Amino acid sequence: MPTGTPKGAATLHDVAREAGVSLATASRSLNGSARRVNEEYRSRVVAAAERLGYIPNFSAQAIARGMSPTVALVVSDIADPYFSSIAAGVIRGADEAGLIVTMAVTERSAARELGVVKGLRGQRPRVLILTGSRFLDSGEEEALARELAAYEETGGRVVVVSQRALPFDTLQMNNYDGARDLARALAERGNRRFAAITGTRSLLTSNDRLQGFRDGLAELGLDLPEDRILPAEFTRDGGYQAAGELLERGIDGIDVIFAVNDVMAIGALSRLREAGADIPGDIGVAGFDDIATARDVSPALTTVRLPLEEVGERAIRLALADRDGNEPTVESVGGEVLLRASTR
Amino acid sequence: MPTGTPKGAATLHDVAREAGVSLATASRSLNGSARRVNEEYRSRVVAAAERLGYIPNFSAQAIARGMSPTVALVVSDIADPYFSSIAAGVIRGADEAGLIVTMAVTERSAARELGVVKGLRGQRPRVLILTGSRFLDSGEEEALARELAAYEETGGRVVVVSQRALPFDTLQMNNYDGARDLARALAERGNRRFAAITGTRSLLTSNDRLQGFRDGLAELGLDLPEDRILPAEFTRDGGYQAAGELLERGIDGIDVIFAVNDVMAIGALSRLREAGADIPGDIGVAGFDDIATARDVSPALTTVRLPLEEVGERAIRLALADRDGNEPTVESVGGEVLLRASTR
DNA sequence: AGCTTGCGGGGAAGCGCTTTCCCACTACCA
DNA sequence: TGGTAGTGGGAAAGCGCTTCCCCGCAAGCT
Repeated sequence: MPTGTPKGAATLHDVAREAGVSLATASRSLNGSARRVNEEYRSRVVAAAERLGYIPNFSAQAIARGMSPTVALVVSDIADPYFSSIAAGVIRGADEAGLIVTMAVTERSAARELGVVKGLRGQRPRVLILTGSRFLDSGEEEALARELAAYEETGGRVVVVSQRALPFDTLQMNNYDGARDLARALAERGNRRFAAITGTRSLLTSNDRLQGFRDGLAELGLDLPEDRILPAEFTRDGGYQAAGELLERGIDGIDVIFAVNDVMAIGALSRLREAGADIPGDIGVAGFDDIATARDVSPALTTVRLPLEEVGERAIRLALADRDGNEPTVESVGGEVLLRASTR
Repeated sequence: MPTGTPKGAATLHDVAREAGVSLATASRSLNGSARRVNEEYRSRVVAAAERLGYIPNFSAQAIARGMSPTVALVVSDIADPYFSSIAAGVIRGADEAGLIVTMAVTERSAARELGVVKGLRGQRPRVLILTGSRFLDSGEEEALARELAAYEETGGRVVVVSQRALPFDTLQMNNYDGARDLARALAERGNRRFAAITGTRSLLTSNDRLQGFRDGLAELGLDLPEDRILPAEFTRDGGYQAAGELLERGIDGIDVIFAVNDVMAIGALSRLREAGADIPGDIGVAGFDDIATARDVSPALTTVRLPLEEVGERAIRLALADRDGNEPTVESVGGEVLLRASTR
């Protein structure tokens, strides 16, 4: 870079001057436009841009075009493999569509989620993707719905990944059916007595999975008694603790513990192992999601596979599709039972 | 929202009109300014903003202020727990500083990394954080350095997390020392014969860790022969495969396999277990990083703990600190050996 | 009373782009 | 040869903000 170069990046203006053309022509040459530009001019502009190291200012483009090329992704916790896998898919999909992704974290709090969405709106993203579990109706949930509606009103697209709980395009994880299938598979293998580790009662994902599991058992005449259901935090440590509680109460009467997600299941597994339990000999453990490490713990975790990364990509595709009609479209994401060594 | 409301979000202009003040006053009332505003006006503006659901347009602010309130984070693979933990820290730190984070993925390719950085520059982020392992000098690495220099020239700050390999502020993971300490700890416990699973030869992180490990052994008169070093992909599957190779060659003469990162170690662990090996009875496994699941595999993984989330926060802090002098500042991040059940 | 300060509102000039609109020019047709 | 259509360059009007600068006014001083 020549000495004395003024601070600040080269602007389109600089490029135009350098190339000896107008701003309009420079803009048209560099940043795709409907209008064609004489090849001679075009190459002069491109050369000038190259020479000056010109990089278009996205903010300026965003403001001039009235919409910024970004997708905002809201996750509960990016360090949780469930979300990081979805995020990987979202980023890949966004990349293919030429979009930038910005991320925000809710720490599983409905209040924070609302705040985060409000904040994100300042970016005027083209797409807003919500991935956390939805909550049972709360004040925040309603406020969120209003916020999102206002956002769509101004041209944005929202996609909810998890449950059909908000009136927007959604990728509905088939939590109920997956858990039901899992329960039946487990029962068919001869397991009879179950316990469950769930999230707090206000988490829809947790509720759906638990309900599916119980119904699956009920269909085969089996029961998951209320006092065998332990609510805990929706994290690895939550699972760990809940398993501890279970251990205190005694696990002799239990064949399999169903944790409503894999990270909890893995936490529980660790706790049980610490207590010297043989798995699945003394007691089995099953989870839900099939996060990457589910196969690497030992014994490998029985779970319900969700194509998380693919879900992320689909979310982008769904957001970018034209909407047909006024009804939000709901796509279902199927789960597949994976019986592994952590259960008999 | 009243019917007939024009499409598009409320602008500051609308707010000003609604409040019966000038644009300047509205701006000053809502978005922190040095100038004070009469309380009477201020509250009128705030009320009007509230009424209209006004949300400032970040792009417009960015362009008017000449800098956007964002930090760009470059990771190799967000689904990898190493990166997602760092990302969690970065997001937290950014959040505290009122910054938005946008993310891009390199898929561990130097070429893609260069492209990604170029693309990110369009956002004019305040901070650019590079987290992947650096590469041995390659054309891309030089081009990247130039790109980053140009970026700082225009007022941005770059922070490199990993190795002191580029002339910018960096958070230097103490890979060499950590691996050296690990080797010594392992040797002191009576392990004598080692093998290593590394990344490709061009990855600095991998090289440093390997070198540290070998030197640690050498200090105690032990050796890690060249033919016991298996380069593989820097992923779980890479570790899995490499362990397979090792298995084919026979593992009888090996006490411990050192994988240069935890995900590889966990892959290796899985492969060994599949082969029916007793760990650490037949052979031990050690990793590096202490990702969250390292303690949940069984046997729990011996490793070197890196405070990943904290590193993410520190990266932000470092970027936001005034630079003292012209020299890039280099902070060192220590590792702590964690001897767990996967080694004797 | 006359003067200087300081405070704070508002007009307007940007920030870096895109896009509309005007216009000159060429090509084609009858 | 006159007229029309089509092509493509450039001037300029925004996009939604921030901030400089001017100015009126009240307070403080001598």
